[in-house]
Amino acid sequence: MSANTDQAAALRIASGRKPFVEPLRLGERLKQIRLANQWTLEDVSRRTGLARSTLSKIENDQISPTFAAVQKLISGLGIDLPQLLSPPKLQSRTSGRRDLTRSGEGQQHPTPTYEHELLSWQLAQKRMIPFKTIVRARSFDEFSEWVRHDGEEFLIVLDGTIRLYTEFYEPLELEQGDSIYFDSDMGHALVSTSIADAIVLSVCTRGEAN
Amino acid sequence: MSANTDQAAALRIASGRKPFVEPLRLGERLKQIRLANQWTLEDVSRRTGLARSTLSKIENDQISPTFAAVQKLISGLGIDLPQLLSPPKLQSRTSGRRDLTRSGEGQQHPTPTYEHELLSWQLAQKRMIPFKTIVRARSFDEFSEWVRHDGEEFLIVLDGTIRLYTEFYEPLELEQGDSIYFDSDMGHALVSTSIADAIVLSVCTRGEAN
DNA sequence: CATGTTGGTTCACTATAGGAAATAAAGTTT
DNA sequence: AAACTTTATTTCCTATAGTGAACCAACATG
Repeated sequence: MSANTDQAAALRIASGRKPFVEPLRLGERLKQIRLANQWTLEDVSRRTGLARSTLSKIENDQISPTFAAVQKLISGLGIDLPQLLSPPKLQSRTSGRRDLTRSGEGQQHPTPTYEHELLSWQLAQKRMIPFKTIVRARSFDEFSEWVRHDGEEFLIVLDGTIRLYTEFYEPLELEQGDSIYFDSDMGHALVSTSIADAIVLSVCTRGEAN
Repeated sequence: MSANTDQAAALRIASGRKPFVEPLRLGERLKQIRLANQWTLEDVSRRTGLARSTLSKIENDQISPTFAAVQKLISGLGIDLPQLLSPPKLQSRTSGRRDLTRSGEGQQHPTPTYEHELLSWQLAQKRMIPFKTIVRARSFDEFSEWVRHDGEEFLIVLDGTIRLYTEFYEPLELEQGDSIYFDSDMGHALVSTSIADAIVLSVCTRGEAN
């Protein structure tokens, strides 16, 4: 193996192209991802269909996974290749900030059917945007239009019950305590189905154009 | 992580939405690139160090190249993975996902003073990690250690009252509905000051976004 | 303690990827 | 048209990726 690759390298150099070696430690990266998600090898095995032993060896760089295996990995772990290949880079991060919002002291944004209350609105440069929404009772006339925005959204019902419409799926009835996470560029809309107003808490990611 | 719930989860995900697996024809794509550059198999062999025969078989999808081989290919051909994987096709942006968690159906992580319930835990590769925490009543003995993790955290009190300690600042008393946003690499800790258990909802960013 | 249980590694084996050389199928040259 | 030349495919063999089972911690539980 080493003799051959050496030769190959020599040839590549001779042909005028730099070897351009990837210093990538695939296994290590993979392990990072697995641990970040609190997954055990068994979990990953179930998700990908690869044997525990195989996964172990891949993580320890004892074998070079087949491309088919890599595909199973990226599909099973829900990542994409660029992500897999580029180790997490540090970013210049601001730190040590905090911003308190007392109940009801958020920034109010009333609209006909909703009342949005922006939380932690004094802090700029956040990665998440949290807000509370009051959905007017019995607002189940046709919603006018899908809401869409880049990124992801997490939503939990604090009070009342709502119906969440999302593009591509059937509507969902959500009651107090139910929560949902979705890609928010997928159209979505909210109506209240309870007698009283419904209250939901949402957190959106901010797009990465910074 | 219980095997059963995990499996059920996998099933639910699978049934809720098509697994976005790439049905990619790697060989074909590779051949396109080769021909576009007017390269012969021999040329590519010289550039990559892979045998002509191997290349032929890869192009005809008779074998699934090893990841090491793929790396030789991308380096030798001077392309990058995304390019290789996305022909004229749209970039594989994950989108259109959604993951419902009914009240109380999150992934439970009990600890002495807290009970964490991970929400939307079935969805991998999220930018945010939402979870509900029950802080045991009267847990105001000294907290053992600061909690720290990269990124930012949003927190809102759903029930009870808590005291939030943060490094560099004085502690804060938070009551139902109060919320706070802070850089979570700053040490922080939570104790309950109410008679009943306190419930808080937290959302953390995950590190390493672009 | 012994006795699971759980997460990870190692082992022995099978399946398959990768390489050298033979083969096929073109196009060139004479 | 036969004798080369050039390029892709196939063959046969070796190296190695992938698997299930055994093995080994570390932790719980009786």
